[in-house]
Amino acid sequence: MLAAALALAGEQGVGGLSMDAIARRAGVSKETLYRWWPSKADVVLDALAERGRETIPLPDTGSLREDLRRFLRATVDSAEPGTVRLLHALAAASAADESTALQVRDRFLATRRSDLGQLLGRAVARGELASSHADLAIDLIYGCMWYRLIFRIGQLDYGWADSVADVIAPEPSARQGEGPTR
Amino acid sequence: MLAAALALAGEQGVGGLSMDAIARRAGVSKETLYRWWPSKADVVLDALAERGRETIPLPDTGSLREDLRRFLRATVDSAEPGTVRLLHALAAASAADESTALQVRDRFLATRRSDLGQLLGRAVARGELASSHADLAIDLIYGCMWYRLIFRIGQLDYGWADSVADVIAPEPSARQGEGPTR
Amino acid sequence: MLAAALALAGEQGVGGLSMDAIARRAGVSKETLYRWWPSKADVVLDALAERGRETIPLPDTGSLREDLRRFLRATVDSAEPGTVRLLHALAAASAADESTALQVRDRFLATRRSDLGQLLGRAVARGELASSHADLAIDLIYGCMWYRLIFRIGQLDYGWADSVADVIAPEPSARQGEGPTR
Amino acid sequence: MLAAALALAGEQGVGGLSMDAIARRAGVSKETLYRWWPSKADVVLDALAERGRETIPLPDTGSLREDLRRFLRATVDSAEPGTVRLLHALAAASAADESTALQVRDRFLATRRSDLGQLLGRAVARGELASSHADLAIDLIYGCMWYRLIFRIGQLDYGWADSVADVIAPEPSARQGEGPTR
DNA sequence: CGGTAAGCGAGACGGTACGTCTTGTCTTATT
DNA sequence: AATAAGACAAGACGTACCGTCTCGCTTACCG
Repeated sequence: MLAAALALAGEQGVGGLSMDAIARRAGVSKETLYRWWPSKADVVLDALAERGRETIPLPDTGSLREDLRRFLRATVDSAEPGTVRLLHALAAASAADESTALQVRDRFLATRRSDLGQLLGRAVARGELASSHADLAIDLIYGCMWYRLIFRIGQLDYGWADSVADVIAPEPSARQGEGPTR
Repeated sequence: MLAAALALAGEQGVGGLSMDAIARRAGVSKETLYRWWPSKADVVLDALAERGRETIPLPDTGSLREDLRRFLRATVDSAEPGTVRLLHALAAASAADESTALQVRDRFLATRRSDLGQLLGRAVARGELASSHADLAIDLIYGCMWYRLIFRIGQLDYGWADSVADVIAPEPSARQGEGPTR
Repeated sequence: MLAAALALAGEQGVGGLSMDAIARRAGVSKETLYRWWPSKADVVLDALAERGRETIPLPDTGSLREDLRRFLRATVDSAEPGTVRLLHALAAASAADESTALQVRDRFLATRRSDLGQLLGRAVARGELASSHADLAIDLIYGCMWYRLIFRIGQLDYGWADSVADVIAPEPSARQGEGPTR
Repeated sequence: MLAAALALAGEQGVGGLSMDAIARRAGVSKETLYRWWPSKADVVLDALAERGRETIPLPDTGSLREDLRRFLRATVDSAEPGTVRLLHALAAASAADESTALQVRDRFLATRRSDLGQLLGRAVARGELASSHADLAIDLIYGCMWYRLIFRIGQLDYGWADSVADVIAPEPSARQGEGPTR
């Protein structure tokens, strides 16, 4: 039933996604759909929550820089076209409606954020990162990712992953202003 | 005519925005609307482009940290409720449709990005910032902002502005891992 | 259980009468309702049969004219608003569906028809009425009544009752064309 | 457009008549249907009004009895199965809803009633009928007809037509109670 | 100066989706 | 075995919006 929603959302994007169509595809009556989910957003959200359970393994190499590189590269790897379309759906629904945004935040983003938070927390414990920066780093990193996704700023590839890791956790030898620019 | 679009978008959010309503409000026939803009997204986009011309003054204090603080605080100041709703509209439309996203990127985000790019460019010239980080910094900063806006992660206030400035341009005395934590 | 049907039919008219509502009101499951009556019409019909048992006393004054006046006046008296609504329901269901009509005819109208038939039969026996007219008179009288009810032609009052009696059983002195008009 | 309504009503009876179906059949959008008629009843009513314009010629033989026979026989002739189904629809809608009934009465029944009224009026002028009976006779005659139609009391055939004529306008020689029975 | 074209308001139209309602069947759990 | 509770497929309801279309009416330009 959620599968139908996912399939349709993946096929035609988010705009072309109607309750009628989901019901038709799922071989289910519209009434039943509405019995279980009050709105289209909730269906999509639940459908995504299902898929969203596949988590990204948390690396623990002892180095924040290395951990971040691996984590972000894995994140990049998980972004197949279908998934990206669903993320677009999520963003669109969240931007358009506050209560949807809150649900997305608490039911979908939260686990990702806490994953990254854990990774950064270890770095703070090791003294690699100012604790005052840890929380904001989560927003910066995921923010950057969503921003590029939503507005199609550019590809999310390994280069991007490494660059972000580099900004958040610069190479020990490197000092700001003395970078590879020289 | 675009004013009607803006007004309605500001009033009822993005979802409750129909071409019919815009036409009615503007005292204009739907036909005329369609003669000038091929789709709803384009109307909203043009309407926003109008408002979006109000730029934020670029500070130049000689210190990246200080420049960023002022720029971001000014950005925060400009975010009245009406404007925020319009940004939500923009994000929703961009997430939902690729070609809209491209237009938004090139006609709306671009000026903001180049503003910030200029500010960061000066810092690179002064040796305060690795040039390799400058471009990414734009994504990180604006990404963080949009991310928090779209998913209602938290307020965009002066505290946030200063924190971001602090991460991108740390206090000279501070060294990572030697933050105020210890 | 039938009481619930009657109550609801009386309250909101016939249109706003659903099996769901009857079941809910009766504190009974829909399944049970369907176990006992195959369709909504049957429920209403049975409910009416209950009420319909209250018969109108047959007068026997020895004069057709007087008998008719009394019988029709009593009929008029029995038509309270709730009852009228139920009669409307009956007519609507009968008009819409043949098998319902047959049931209504045989289970509801029949007793009324035979009552009136008895009254007219006595008049035939007394030589007051041509036997060939007796059967048709039933249709004329009841037809007139239903016609006025269904199409809201006018009130069913004592005036109407007396007029009908007058047409079916004219005053002995009166000759057609020499009526009270003169 | 009304044709579709008529066709469907004629095919499946009144119950199986939905706005959706009419729109589909007429190759028209539901919106358009609702733009022109506020409710299903109004569509059917208008559709019937179209057909209802075919009037029955008013005979004028100089004898009420003969006029009535001819008029009622012609009425009987006009009752093909399709028409009868539509009359059933009319009756059902009228019984179920007061405002519909009023419209039916004023827009559909009225012309028939005035036709018959004219016929009877001539008889009154000739002294064949008490003027006080004329109005009621309309109700009796049409009432009888509808009554038999709605509740499927019996066929409407020439026999019925002649009998009704006989009751309303008895043979001059005949005296009540001295009918052909004896 | 008068004829013709372009732009406009108004709004009807075919479609599609919405979210609600009712129908009649079915299943589950209780009694 | 009968029941209440209520899920379910089907599909109609009346409304909203989309994007296209056809009307007249008004300008304003050009012959």
